[in-house]
Amino acid sequence: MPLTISIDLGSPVPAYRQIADRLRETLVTGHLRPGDALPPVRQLATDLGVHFNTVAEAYRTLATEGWLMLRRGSGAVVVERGVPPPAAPEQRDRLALALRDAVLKMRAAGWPAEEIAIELHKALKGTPS
Amino acid sequence: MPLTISIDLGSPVPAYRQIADRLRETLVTGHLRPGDALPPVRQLATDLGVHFNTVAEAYRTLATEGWLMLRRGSGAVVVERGVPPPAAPEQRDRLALALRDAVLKMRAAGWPAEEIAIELHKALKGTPS
Amino acid sequence: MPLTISIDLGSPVPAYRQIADRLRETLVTGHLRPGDALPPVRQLATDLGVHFNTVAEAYRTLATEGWLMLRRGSGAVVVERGVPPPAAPEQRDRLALALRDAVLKMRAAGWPAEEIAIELHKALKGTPS
Amino acid sequence: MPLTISIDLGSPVPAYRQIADRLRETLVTGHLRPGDALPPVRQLATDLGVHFNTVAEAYRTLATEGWLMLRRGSGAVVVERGVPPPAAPEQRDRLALALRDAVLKMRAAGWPAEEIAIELHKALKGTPS
DNA sequence: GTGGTCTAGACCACG
DNA sequence: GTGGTCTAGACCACA
Repeated sequence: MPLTISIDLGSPVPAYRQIADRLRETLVTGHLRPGDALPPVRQLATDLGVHFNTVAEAYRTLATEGWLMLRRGSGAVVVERGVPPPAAPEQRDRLALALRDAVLKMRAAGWPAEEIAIELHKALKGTPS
Repeated sequence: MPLTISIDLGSPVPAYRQIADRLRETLVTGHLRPGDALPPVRQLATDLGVHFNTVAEAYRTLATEGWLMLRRGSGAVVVERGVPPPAAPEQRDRLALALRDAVLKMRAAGWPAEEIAIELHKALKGTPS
Repeated sequence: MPLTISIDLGSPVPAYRQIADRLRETLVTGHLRPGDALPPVRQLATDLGVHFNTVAEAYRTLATEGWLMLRRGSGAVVVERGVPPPAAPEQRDRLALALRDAVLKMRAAGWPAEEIAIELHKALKGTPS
Repeated sequence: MPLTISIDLGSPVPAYRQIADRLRETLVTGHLRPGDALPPVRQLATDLGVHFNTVAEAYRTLATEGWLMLRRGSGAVVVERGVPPPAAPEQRDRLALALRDAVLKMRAAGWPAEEIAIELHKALKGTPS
């Protein structure tokens, strides 16, 4: 499967971050494994209908997070990851808050609590470890 | 309790949206009920250390979402809510995606699946209906 | 019929103008005729759930337009009207523009052109001369 | 034609809403079509002699109505519209009421019923579908 | 005293 | 160069 992701222009979430998010998914779930090469920036850019700088920014984000290694000329490669660095407590809180906000917005939009739990388990399913 | 919320000015999430998020919490959880008056924009603004326009923007957001009624001269009042307006499917997807993103970022940061489930239930707890 | 009108707090249109608009209706359509007395400011105010100053402001608006005569102690009375003063062309344009805007917003909201015409005729019906 | 609209700064109707109204016109009548780009907020602002925030507010209004897509770095683009979102009955009433008000104010200002009908048909003409 | 509008302008984030 | 956010503060309209 040649890495099919899709993003939502028109969302308030910037394109480069959506791309990084979608790619991080494939990394977390193990669909992209250490040693695998990511598609060239320009190819993924045309696939998604964005400027290649936007994709490059996403790759840079993931590289900073320690997922990728970028080398001029040889593209982006998934890195062998050890234990994820223990997140700063401030960072932890932010992530938990994002979850909380997502849940409350769904509640506010009328989702039943059960469906939200189902969505959560869909998201958790397939994530190793 | 005079409505104590707090925001993080250093966060990438804009202040006005944080304010709206925190207020939406108190609305979803029923701590603010139909008929209740919100603090004047200028007061909440000084409490939070932001400009009153920033709070006004948050109030306006919640008003267009149907939570509040804003009236010149009177103030901001929580509205009696009927059925939540049927969200466009696009909007629904965005909400579910936000949940998925939050979960996967937590996984990527090394949270055990179980702890994430606990966080979820904390978020769901106390939301009526 | 003891003059039953209703307004929509929560609308962006200020209450006093809604009251004036509703009253002007009854004047244009002839349900209130020269010599008729309007309800006391305080009574109409409590009926509508607004401050009596708000109703007073509406009465004043209609008095300025030449519909009413206000006398302290004797309340508001509908005036014998001659020919309406020829509106300034600027005023004429504003009124026509309001009609145009109303129509376009209905179109934008998906109303069929025919239904809009029906609404128009409902509005015109019963207006004498 | 580079989108020529004009507003009346002396009107009680706020400038940002006038701008939104005028733009909605060009959208409803099909003079601006899906995919078309709107002028940058700052450019339209200087054209109209207002601050760019005022134009931005108008754009945001149309964006939440589903007409536009705003993207940082790109610009404002007219969106492909599906079915107009089913307006809340409350909203429907408000629109019909605005029409009714406009008509009765014209009657009150002395317009003959026939001329009003003519104005209506001018407003309806050119609106497709 | 309440919210609403607007300006002026700085600074940021995105593409 | 695009839109987004925020501040500072004036002035208005409303109740």
